Amino acid sequence: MNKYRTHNCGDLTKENKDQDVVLSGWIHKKRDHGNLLFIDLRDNYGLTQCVIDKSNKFFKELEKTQLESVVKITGKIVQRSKETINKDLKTGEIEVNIVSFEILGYCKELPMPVFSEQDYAEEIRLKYRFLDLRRKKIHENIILRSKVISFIRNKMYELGFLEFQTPILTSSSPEGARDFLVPSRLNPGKFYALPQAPQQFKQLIMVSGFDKYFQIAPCFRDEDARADRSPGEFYQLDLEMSFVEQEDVFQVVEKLMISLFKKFSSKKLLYEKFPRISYEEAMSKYGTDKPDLRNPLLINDITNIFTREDVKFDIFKKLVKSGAKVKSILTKKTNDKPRSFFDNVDKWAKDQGASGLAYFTIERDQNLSAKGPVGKFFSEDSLKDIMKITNAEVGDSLFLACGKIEEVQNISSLAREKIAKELNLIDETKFAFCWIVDYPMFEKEQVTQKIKFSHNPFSMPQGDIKNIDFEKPLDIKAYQYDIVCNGVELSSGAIRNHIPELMYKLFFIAGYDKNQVDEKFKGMINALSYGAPPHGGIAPGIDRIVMLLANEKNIREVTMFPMNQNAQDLTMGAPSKVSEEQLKELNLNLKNKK
RNA sequence: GGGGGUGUAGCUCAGUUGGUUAGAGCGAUCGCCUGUCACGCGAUAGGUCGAGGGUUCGAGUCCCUUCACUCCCGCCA
Repeated sequence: MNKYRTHNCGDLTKENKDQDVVLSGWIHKKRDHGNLLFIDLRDNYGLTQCVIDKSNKFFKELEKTQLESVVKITGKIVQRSKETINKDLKTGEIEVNIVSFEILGYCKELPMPVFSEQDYAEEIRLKYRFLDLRRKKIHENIILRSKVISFIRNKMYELGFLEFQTPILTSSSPEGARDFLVPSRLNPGKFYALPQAPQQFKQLIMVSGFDKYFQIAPCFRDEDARADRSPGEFYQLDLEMSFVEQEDVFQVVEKLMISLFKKFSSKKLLYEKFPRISYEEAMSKYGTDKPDLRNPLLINDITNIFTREDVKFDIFKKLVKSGAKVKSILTKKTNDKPRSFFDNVDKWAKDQGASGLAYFTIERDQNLSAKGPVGKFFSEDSLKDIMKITNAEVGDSLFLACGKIEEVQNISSLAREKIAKELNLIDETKFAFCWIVDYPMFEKEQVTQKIKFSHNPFSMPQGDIKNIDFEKPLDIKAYQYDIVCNGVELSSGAIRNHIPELMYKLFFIAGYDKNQVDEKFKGMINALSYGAPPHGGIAPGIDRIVMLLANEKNIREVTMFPMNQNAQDLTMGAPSKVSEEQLKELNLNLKNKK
C-alpha cells in the first residue's frame, strides 16, 4: 500500500462508506467550531471534507496548522446526513472522520490566498506562481492545455503526420523578428540563435522525404509583449506536408480544429467549412486581415458619394479630392439610440487618434432625410445611393470615417469592433473560423517606397510559374494564408517556393542579388537544389488556441510559468547576472558594467 | 522608443474640496463556539500611503522627477 494515500481527494463517494482511508493533500479551508473542526483537503483531483473533534488527541495541533500546509490524514469514511450533503462537491455525500494526521509539508503565512476567486496583481501572482497555480481557474486552464496538446498529438498521428524535434541552438536568421542569441564557447565571437520558428528545418524535413511533419514547437522571438503575446517564447503546432496544394493544408487544419474545438468547448462552430476570404476582400469589408466573423457589421466604401454636387459635406469632399477614402459602417435599426451612443463612439474614435466618426440616421417623413449633426449635408438622391451601396434601410444609421486609405481602414476596423460591442452584437457562444487567402507577394514600404516581401519570402507565387509578370510585382499573389478565429490570428502558412531559380527572381525584385540569397539562406537554397518536393504548411499558435478554448483574454492565464512584460521570470529571477568566469569562458566583455 | 491606467496593512480595496489619530473585508495572532461548507462572535497586532523633491500653516490628496506593474502604438518575415 502507498504510504501517502489510498485514494485521492476527488474519488470518494458513499460507495466507500465505512472504509478506512488515507488521504494526502493541502489544507484548502478550515471551518473551526472550537470543539469541532472541518477541513477541506485538496489535491489535483478534488476536495474532501474531513472532520475532527476535541475528543481526538490531534485536535489542537490540527486546529493550529496553517492553511496550504500539506498533511496526510488517516480516517474512516462516513456518509453525511441528508441535511449536511454538499451538492457542489463530487465527494459531497461523504466525509472523512479523522483518526490521525501528520504534517508532510509545513506552510508559512501565505503572501496571497489560494482559496479565493478574486483577481490579484500579476506581480504577486508571478512571484508566487506555484501558489497561484494551485488556484482553481488557472489550475484547470493548465490541465486543459495539457489535454489539448495531447489531443493534437494523437490527431496529427491519426492524420498521418510524424513528430520530429528540430534544433534549439541554431543560426541567426537575417529577416523577421529580433533573435535571442547564445554565445558559443567553442567558437569565440560567434553566436547561436534560438529559432523564431523551425521554418527552414521543416522545409529540410520535406526535402529529406518524410512527407508529413508536425511538432509542438517552442519558438523564440525577442519582441515586446502584448496581452496575447508572451515576451520571449511561445508554442506552435508546426506542420508541413509534401506534394500538396493550399486546399490540402486547409483540409488537414479544418479537420483538426473542428474536432479540437468541439471536444474542448461547449461553444458552437459558426462554420464547419471555414470561409475563404481573399486578403483584398477582408481589407475592404472588415478593414483588417483578421476579421471577427461573429460581428455582423460590414464596412462599405462610399468615397464616390463625396464627389457629387448635391452632397455638401465640404470637409470630407475636400479630403476626397486630395485622395482620401470614405468608409461607412452600417448599424441596423439604431434610430432609437440616444444621441450619447453616437457621440460616445465619435469620442472613442478621437481617443484612438482618428479625426472622429461622423454619423447620421436615415429617416423618412414625406421624404428621405438624414438625421444627425452632418445629416443636412446629404440630398435625398445621395441618400438613396448610399442606401444602395450599403444596403441601408430607413431607421438604420451610418458611421463615416474619412482619411488616407490605411488610416481609414484601421479606424473603421476598430470601430466595427467597438460598435458591435456597444450594441451587443457579438455572439459569445460561437467560434467563427475563416481562412484569409491570396496575400500579395510584395508590398511597397511606406517610407522608402521600396518593394519588399509582404509576408514569407519563401512562399510560392500564384499562377503559371512560366508566365508570371515580374514587371508588375505588386500584382503577384502568393499561396500564402492565415487562419483566423473570432478575430484572433492563429497562424500564417504558405505553399513554399521549392524552385531555386524562381526564388532568385523573386528575391531580385525585393532587392537581393543571387550572391546575397546564396549567402543568407545557404542551407535552404542548397537543399532545394537537390530534388525538393512541392510542399507547404502552417503553424497555429498553441497558446492562442488554448486561450480561445479557456475563454481567456491574457496568454499568461494559459501559460504555466510566463514572464512579465519586461521579459523577466519573477519566480526564478531570470534574466540574471553571470559571473566573470562565465563571461571570460564565452569570450565576452560587458560594455556597461554596473 | 512613445501614449494610457494603476501603485494606501500580508491580500483585495475605500479614503470627499488639501485639515485632528489613514479605514474596511479577507488573512495572521489570542479567546469563545460540536454540523460547517464564504461557518459565526469578540479582541489584538499589522502602514516609509511605490521612491525622491517641491508648493502649503498643513499633502495619501496638488505640482515635478523617478521606479514598478499593466494595457496599447511601434515591433512581432
